[in-house]
Amino acid sequence: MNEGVEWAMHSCVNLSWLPGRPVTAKHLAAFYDLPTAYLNKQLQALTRAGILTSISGPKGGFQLARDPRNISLLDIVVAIDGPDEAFRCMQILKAGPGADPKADYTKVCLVSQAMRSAELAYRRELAGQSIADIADRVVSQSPEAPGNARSRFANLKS
Amino acid sequence: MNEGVEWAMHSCVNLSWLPGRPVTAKHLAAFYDLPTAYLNKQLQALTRAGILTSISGPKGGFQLARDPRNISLLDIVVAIDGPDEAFRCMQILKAGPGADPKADYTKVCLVSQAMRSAELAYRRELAGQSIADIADRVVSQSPEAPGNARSRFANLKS
DNA sequence: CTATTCAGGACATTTAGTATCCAGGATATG
DNA sequence: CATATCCTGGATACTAAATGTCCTGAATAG
Repeated sequence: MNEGVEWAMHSCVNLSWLPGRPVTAKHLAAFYDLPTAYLNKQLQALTRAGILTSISGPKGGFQLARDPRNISLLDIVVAIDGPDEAFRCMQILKAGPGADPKADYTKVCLVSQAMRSAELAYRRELAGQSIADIADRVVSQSPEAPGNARSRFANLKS
Repeated sequence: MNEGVEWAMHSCVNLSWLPGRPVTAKHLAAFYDLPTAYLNKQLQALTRAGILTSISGPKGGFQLARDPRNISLLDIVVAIDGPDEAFRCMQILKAGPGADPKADYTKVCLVSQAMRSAELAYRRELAGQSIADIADRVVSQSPEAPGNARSRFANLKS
């Protein structure tokens, strides 16, 4: 899995604590010492997916496009890592005996179905957790985290 | 995910229909028109994992090391793809403010925990399904499959 | 002894992930 | 209007992993 998923989730949690004001890619990168240009690519992907909104120009930056309770971890994984499942059925049954060349073995093949059922369990679990859920748990574990994040972003030199 | 996982699962299902007699890597590869040498590598991994047993020499080959009801899909995924989870926590919190350099953020970080919970759901699902389960479903979908496989293997030129 | 087959290391090729850079467009500010 | 800031996206380079091949060595049946 793409490392950008981790960056995106932490960045979204941070953005949930800075509502209303755009944060630049440079600042988000500085927070965790990440490569700015590459993080920027992930933020662009989140923007294309409708998770963030972006503003160009001075005083520009990124902010959450909607309530963090409405941004699931699955949304982020799909935006960064793409919609493909980890197990890709290559339909090897088509090369086997008695194969139907026009059948879609990603649907018929029982190995494919079994792997898909596991993938669905995975996605169901991710879909059930939101950025707000994570943020809430962080707060109950260390209540000072949002304040710390706000002041750290405020103190970053432009 | 490694494509060898798919090959391994189909090969194990086939092997469950040819108990007692070893099947060569060449035959298993010919069944689905797979590259012999590369499939052989996957079969070696399954052997190291204790899923298959191998026999050298003429009349040698591979067979299941235990009852297919006792070989889970997770066993195969771990043997071929390794034990690592898809989401690797890079502990980026260590570069953040107020980080504890000696903390293990793969345990503490709530993003990491959330991703791990999804990964566990995935693995639970895979652990709950066996090669025998797949084979049984294949039989109830096409009862002639085991016989077809047996005769196809028998007819492959050595 | 010889042919067959697995074991595994060495290597080559291809693809995906990671990362940097730059030109172009948007926009706040003076 | 001029300029500095900042997002957008394409081009490119580098690295790591997946994929695939080849060869030597060891086991073993006939």
